[in-house]
Amino acid sequence: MKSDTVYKRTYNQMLDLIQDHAVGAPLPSETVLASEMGASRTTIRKVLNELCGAALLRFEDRSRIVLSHDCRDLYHPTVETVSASDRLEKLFMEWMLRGDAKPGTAINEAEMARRFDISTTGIREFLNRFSRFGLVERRPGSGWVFKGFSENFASELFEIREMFELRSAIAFCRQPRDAPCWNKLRQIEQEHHALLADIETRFHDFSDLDDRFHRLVIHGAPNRFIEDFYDIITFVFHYHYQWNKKSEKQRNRTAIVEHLRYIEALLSGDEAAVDAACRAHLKSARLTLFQSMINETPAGGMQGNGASVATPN
Amino acid sequence: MKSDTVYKRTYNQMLDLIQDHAVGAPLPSETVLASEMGASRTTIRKVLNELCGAALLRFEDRSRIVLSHDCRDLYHPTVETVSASDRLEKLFMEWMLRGDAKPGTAINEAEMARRFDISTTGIREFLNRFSRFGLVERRPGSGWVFKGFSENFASELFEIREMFELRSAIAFCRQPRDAPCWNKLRQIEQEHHALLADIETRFHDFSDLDDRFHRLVIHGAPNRFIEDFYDIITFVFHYHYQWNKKSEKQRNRTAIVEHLRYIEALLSGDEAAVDAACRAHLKSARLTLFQSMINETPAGGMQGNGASVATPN
DNA sequence: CAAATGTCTATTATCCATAAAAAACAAGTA
DNA sequence: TACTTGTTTTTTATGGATAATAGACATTTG
Repeated sequence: MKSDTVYKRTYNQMLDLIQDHAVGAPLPSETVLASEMGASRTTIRKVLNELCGAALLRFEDRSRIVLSHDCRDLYHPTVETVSASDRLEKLFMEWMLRGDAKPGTAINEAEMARRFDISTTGIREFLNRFSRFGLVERRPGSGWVFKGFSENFASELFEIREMFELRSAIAFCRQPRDAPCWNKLRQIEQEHHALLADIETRFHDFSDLDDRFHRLVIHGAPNRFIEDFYDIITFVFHYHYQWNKKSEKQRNRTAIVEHLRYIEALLSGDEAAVDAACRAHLKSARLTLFQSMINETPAGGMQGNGASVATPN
Repeated sequence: MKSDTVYKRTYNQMLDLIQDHAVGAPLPSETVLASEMGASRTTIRKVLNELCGAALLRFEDRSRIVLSHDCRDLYHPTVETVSASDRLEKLFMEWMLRGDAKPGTAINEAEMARRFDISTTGIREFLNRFSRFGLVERRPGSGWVFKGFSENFASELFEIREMFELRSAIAFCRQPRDAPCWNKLRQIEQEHHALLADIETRFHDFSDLDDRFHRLVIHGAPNRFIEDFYDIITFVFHYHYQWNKKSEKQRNRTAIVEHLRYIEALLSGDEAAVDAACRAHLKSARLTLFQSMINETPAGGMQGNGASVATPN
C-alpha cells in the first residue's frame, strides 16, 4: 500500500501556513494551495477537511477561514513525512558511509530487505536506480556487489568530472555573447559575492549555489550523459559532506573564491584562463574530498572506518 | 510467479546434448551439467527427471544413460525460453525503433503494462534500469518521458564515446610493455586478420570481436564510469544494427581495417598515431551510424518488417 | 464565463504471495 | 578424500492487490 507521506508533509505545511495567517483570514483557493505546496488538489482537500474537523479552519462562503493558531501538537513527526524510497536511500548511505560494508561485500536483496525493513520489491527498485552511481553492481548470476565508497571511487569520479567540466567550460565560452547564459552567469556571480560577504552565517547555502553554478556551465552545450553524470556528483557530495561537516565554512569560502576566478575567466572569454581556473578549482575540490575521506571520516561511532573507507580494492 | 524460462531453456539444451551422445552412453554428472549449461543443479535435476519420465534417459548406477534420440518434438518453443524482462526489453526496443513513439512522448507505467502485457512492477523495474541509457527519463512528479532514438541522442552518445576512448587509448599505450594487455591485444589482432580473411561468411562475428576489442582498450586504465558507459554503446549498437542490416558486411569490413590500423598504432606506442587512428575509426563509426539512421531506419509504416524479420534466434 | 469546489477515474507507491531457481547442507559411494 | 546424488533452506522473478495520490470531468457560484 502506498504510504501517506505526501499527505502528512502537506498537512504540516498547512499548519505552517495557518500560523502565517491572521485568525479570521481566508486561505487561498485549493488550486493555488495545491500548486504552492506541490501536491495535488486531492491531497489538499483531504488536509483541509481534516483541519476543519480539528476546528482549526471553518469552511464558509467557498473559502477556508482560519479559526485558531493552536496547532503546535498537531504536526506529524518528520519521519513519517519521507517516502519509503527516500528513507531507504538515506539508511543505505548511512550504512555505507558508516563503513559497515567493506568493498567487495556481496549483498542480497532479501537480506537488505530484512536489515532495512523494507519490502524486497522496494529494495530491488532502489538498487536498480542506485546502480548508476557506481557503488553497487549487479552480479551476472544473482545478487549485488557493494563497491565501497573508497578513494578509488572518488578518483574515478573525479577523472570523469574533470573531462566533462573542462569540455563544458570551453563550450560555454563559445556561446554567442547575447545568449541568456551570460546573464545567468552574472547573476550567479552576484550571488557568490553576496554569500561570501555573509559567509559567517550563511555558509550552508553554498552547496545549492555550487550546484546551480556547475549545472549552468554544463548546460552550455547540453549532453544528457554529462548532465546525468552530474547527478552522481551532486549525490556524492550531498551525502559525503553531510557526514563530514568539519571545516565546512573554510572549505566553502575557498570554493567561492575559486568559483569567482572561474567565473571571471568565463566572462572574459579567454579560453586558456578558463581552462586554468577550472582545473584549479577541480584540483582543489578533489584534494578537499580526499583529505576529508582520509582524516575526517565521520566521528559518530566510526568503528573500523579506516579499513573500509580508505582502502582501495 | 517466477516464470520457468530457465527450466525450458535448459531442457532444450539437454535435448541437444542427448543427441550428441550415443545411445547407451552416460551423461556427465549433475554438477558438470549445471556449470556447462549455466543453470543450478536444482534445475538440471528437474530436467533430468523429466527426461527420465519421457524415457529418453535411464537413471542407472549413479549416472544417466541415453536411451533414445527421439526427441524432435519435445523442444519447448523458443519464446518460452526468454525471461519476462528480456522479452520486455526487446519489445520496447522494437516499439521504439519502429518509430511508434515520437520524442517527447510521455509514457506511463500503467499504459505500458497494458501495451506490453507485463505487470506494472515489471515495467517499472525495466524503466528504472533502462533510464541509464538516456532514452527515457523519469519525470519529477510522475510518469516518464520518452526521449527518442534520435540523431541528437546518437550525437551526444558519440561525443562522450570519443572523449572516453581517446583517453583510454592513450592510457593503454602507457602501460608497461610486459603487462598482459599487450598479448591480449596481439591475440585480438590475429582474430581480426582471421575474420577479415573469412569475411564473406563470418561477418556476423564482428560485433562480438568489436566489443572485446574496445573493452580491452578501455580496461587499460579502468574507470567504472567509462566501462558502464560502454554498456550503453554496446546496447545501442546491438539493437540499432539488428534493425539495420543493410550493407552489414561492407560496414564490418571497413571497421576491421580501421581496427587493424588502430591496433598497429597501439602496438607501436606512438601516441600521436594512436590518437589519429582512434579518431579516424570513431569518426567513421559515427558517420555510418548516422547514415543508417537517416536512410535506412525502418520508418513509421514498416511494422511487419521489423518485428520478425530483423530478429534472429 | 472564469474560477471555485465537488465527484469520479486513472496512476503510482508499496507491500505481499508464490513458484522457480539457486545455494547450502547432508549423506553415500568409489 | 573427492565426487556424486539427495534434501532442505534461501533467494529471486514476477504477478497481484490496495490505499494514496494525481488528474479529468462536472457542477456551482459570483
